[in-house]
Amino acid sequence: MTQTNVQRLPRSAESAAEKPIELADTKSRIQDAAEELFMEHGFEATSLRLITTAAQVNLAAVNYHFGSKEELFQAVLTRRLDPMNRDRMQLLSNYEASAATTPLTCEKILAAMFIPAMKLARDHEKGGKNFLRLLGRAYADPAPFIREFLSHQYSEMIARFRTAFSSALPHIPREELSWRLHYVMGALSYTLAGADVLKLVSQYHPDLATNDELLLRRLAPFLAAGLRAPIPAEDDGYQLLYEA
Amino acid sequence: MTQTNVQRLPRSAESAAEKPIELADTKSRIQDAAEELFMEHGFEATSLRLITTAAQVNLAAVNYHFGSKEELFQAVLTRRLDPMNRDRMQLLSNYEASAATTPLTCEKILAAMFIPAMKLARDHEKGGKNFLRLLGRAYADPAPFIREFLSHQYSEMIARFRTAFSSALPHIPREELSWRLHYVMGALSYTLAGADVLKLVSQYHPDLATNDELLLRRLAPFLAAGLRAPIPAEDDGYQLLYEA
DNA sequence: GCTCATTTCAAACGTCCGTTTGAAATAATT
DNA sequence: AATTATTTCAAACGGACGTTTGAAATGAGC
Repeated sequence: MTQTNVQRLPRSAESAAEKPIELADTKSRIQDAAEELFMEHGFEATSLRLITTAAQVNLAAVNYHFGSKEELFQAVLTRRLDPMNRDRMQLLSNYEASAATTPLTCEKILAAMFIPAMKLARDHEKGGKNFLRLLGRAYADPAPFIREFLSHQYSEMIARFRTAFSSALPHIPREELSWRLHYVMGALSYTLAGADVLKLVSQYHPDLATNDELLLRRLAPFLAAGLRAPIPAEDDGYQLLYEA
Repeated sequence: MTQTNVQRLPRSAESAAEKPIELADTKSRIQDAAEELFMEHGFEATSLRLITTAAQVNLAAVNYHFGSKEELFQAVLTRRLDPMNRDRMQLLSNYEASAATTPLTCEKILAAMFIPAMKLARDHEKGGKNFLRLLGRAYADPAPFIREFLSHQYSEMIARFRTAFSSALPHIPREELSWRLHYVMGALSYTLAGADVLKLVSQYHPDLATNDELLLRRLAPFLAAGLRAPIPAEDDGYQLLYEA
């Protein structure tokens, strides 16, 4: 009831190393625990009691600091998604500046999408990889508040990259490009969302934590080749396939 | 308590057109309603009360006919997934038989994965498209019972197609092929899962119900080009991308 | 040290959940 | 028609859920 929107000051101006094993403040502890648990069980299946117990805070703390469970979920996503998408656009701008007037290659545009995501996965000891799984799951979540949140969160970045691809692939019609971008997002989020899905496709077990460069070196050629693929002619025989 | 495993006979040997607007039997009505509601809200967020109300059956009927909510979910998936994956393998065999000794093209193998899924989407007036969305969501669900179920349901089909691709692409190393199959599954399920996700990438609104052939004609060249893409050399400059 | 705003806490609120129960209704068998 | 097996039904079970509450604890400003 007395809660306000402005950010409150932390209770103590972090006196350096006063207690080495000092816990983070309540709000951060909640976010950290929530991120891990949401990713493990999904939004619906993760209870506030589970989160607050893991974070070692009182049950009411979530509603006090975030307002509701939904707002906590959005805060968890925003904390990492916002910087990632800003990084993606910044990196794309850097590439474009370096290339001067010549259009970028698809591989380079794909790298601008990929690298900030991998940086995010590497950044935080625990939260990193978990977060991308959480994100991959959120993509498929039918809850309206999640869909609206993501669509708003991504629209600017997607629009930016669409025009970049459009310049790189002038011979691909606009509608066709929309479809291909769709496939790119699908493959990308499957890869980033990681290990679980992969089991469906392969007993071979990849180590997502290994070399990011290696991962990009696999994914980018695949997607770039797809993006550049020639448009099939009318009589390429696809209609025959339905008869066998 | 008295429920047994064997299938019971229907109460009446369907006297043809006795009542034109006759309702289906309880078990089918539950499955139909469950399919639609699971797809709309997900597994966790769909309550048995919602399902049984929509199906116009008693709340206890789910536990009587299926045992539990989880078993109902598996039954809903199995009812359509099982025939689809059998169709996929059958179609692949037909293609292989037609081609005699020459290896199939990637496009044709992809068509064997794609066409039965589209047939499923077209089959049932209501359930079809909804089911593929439900399936796309299930792929990303972290619940162990769902993961185990899907992995078991798909393993045979995946193995069959892996060897087919392996023959079609003898120059692609085995490990690389595993990755690329992974991307294929990602793009495929994103496309089939359909409209919702697409909004993220495009304002353009596709109609999944239109021409399947058109859809295949878009997707197959993209994926086939990716599958065939040359493996990049060590010094292709990917490492430079991290520095800008 | 006192005041006042902020944060924490234990407890409870009302609601909805999946499942169980035992009796009533219906169908099948004899 | 009598008996048995199957299916439906209303009602209740115990438990978990997100959220609210009001008091206690803790901080900052004077």
